[in-house]
Amino acid sequence: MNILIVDDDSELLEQLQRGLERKQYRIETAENGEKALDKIFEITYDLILLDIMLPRMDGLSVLRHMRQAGLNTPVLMLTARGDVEDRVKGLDYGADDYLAKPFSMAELMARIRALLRRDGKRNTVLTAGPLSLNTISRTVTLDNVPVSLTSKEFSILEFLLHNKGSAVSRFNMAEHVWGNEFDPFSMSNFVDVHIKNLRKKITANGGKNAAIIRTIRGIGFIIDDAP
Amino acid sequence: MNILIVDDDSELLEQLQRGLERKQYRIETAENGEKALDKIFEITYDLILLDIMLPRMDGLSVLRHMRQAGLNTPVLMLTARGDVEDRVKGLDYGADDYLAKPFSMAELMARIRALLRRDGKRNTVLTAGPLSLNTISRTVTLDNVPVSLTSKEFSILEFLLHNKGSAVSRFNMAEHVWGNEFDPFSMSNFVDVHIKNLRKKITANGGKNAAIIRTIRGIGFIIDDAP
DNA sequence: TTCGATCTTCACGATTTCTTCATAAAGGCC
DNA sequence: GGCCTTTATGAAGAAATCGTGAAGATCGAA
Repeated sequence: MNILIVDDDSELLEQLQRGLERKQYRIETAENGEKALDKIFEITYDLILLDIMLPRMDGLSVLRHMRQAGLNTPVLMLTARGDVEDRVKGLDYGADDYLAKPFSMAELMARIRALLRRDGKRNTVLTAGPLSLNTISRTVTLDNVPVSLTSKEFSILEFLLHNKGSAVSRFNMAEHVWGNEFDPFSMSNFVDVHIKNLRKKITANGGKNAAIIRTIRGIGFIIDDAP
Repeated sequence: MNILIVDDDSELLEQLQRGLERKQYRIETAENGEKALDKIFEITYDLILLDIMLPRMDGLSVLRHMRQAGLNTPVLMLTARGDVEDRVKGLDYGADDYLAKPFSMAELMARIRALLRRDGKRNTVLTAGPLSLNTISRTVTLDNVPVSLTSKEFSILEFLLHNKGSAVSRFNMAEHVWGNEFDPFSMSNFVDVHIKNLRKKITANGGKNAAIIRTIRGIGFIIDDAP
């Protein structure tokens, strides 16, 4: 799960990042509205924590821009305690929930879980043939037998399943899984290596399940839509 | 998605091209109005980014010409900041949106998405007779039987189908499929070779489907519009 | 800090794909 | 039918891509 946190209070930012990373979320941050928007259009996030008060374009504008562009990523607004007006505006603009500062980490976690769990659109269980992946518990099973994946392997498989039926380029994959740590000019084949290891694991029981992840030469990989 | 970018600032052109290609768009460029118009009438684009200030025929004229000819490809105008007048004229002439320079990549992405989303879901499945090509999953079927194509073969077929009903020159084809790597002075017949292989593959089942791709002597190739 | 797991980098072989080239076939024009 | 231009084709060498094992780097928990 990729989460973008947008806040100009760098201390709070760090604190949130640490706390959420501990829960296995992939975190990226932005400390002003412009940078936030840049990132939002660049990478697909599963959730955005958006402070209202921001330098260089406030949170509401960011929200308006992204909704106008048709992005329906869930947004959790962070507002100062009294700002009833902003809060209402935010919900009007398409925010999904809000949280008044100061808040407890526990409260935040609860809201995040709720938003991520929500709408059946974001399915928590993704499948392909005998393969099943649960995004909440971060577990994978093959023919109902648990398979143990590393963090990167899991993210890659999750991304492929999330885009089941469409060819995914190495570039997109890297962008999504590695986020801003991804060096677009890297000549390494780290994606291929992870794919190899992933295939090995989902073929462990001897079947020919490696074919679940199909290579598209010159492009990347795909998990076919089940017929 | 095919996008044509028309701008005389070669630096900006390159920058936009790189950024958009990274997002899986297929980009072609033109640095003046005449060349732009040539291309627009030759090839079907999904979107055109059109600078107003251009040498050898300004953007507004280009726009007027193409609209007069009945082409309703979405056009996103790029204007200098102050040019309210041109902007209004542009919208009058049938531009779909405008963006004032200088703009951020994020903003541009947002507008592009909005425009492409607009006229309904873009067609991801292109067909011609028994032939069907899915641009998302990058698969091709002939009489519902999967056909395995190489990367170049796929791109060529996609391009032909995208321009179904109009003849496509070797030059345009090469320019589009090979992009920057295309050497306009090459004397090789690599396009013909790929066409040959392509025909062979879509004739595999014994039918006379090779005729789907028809040669136009002196020009190039065409896939006819279904009657 | 140490140790084990995970991640990244690298080099190489197997395979596929692309390009080039020579020649054959086909089309158009007189 | 000849003659010239354009297109089709087969084959071969060049280039690119993918999968893989293994070594080193990095991370994280004890």
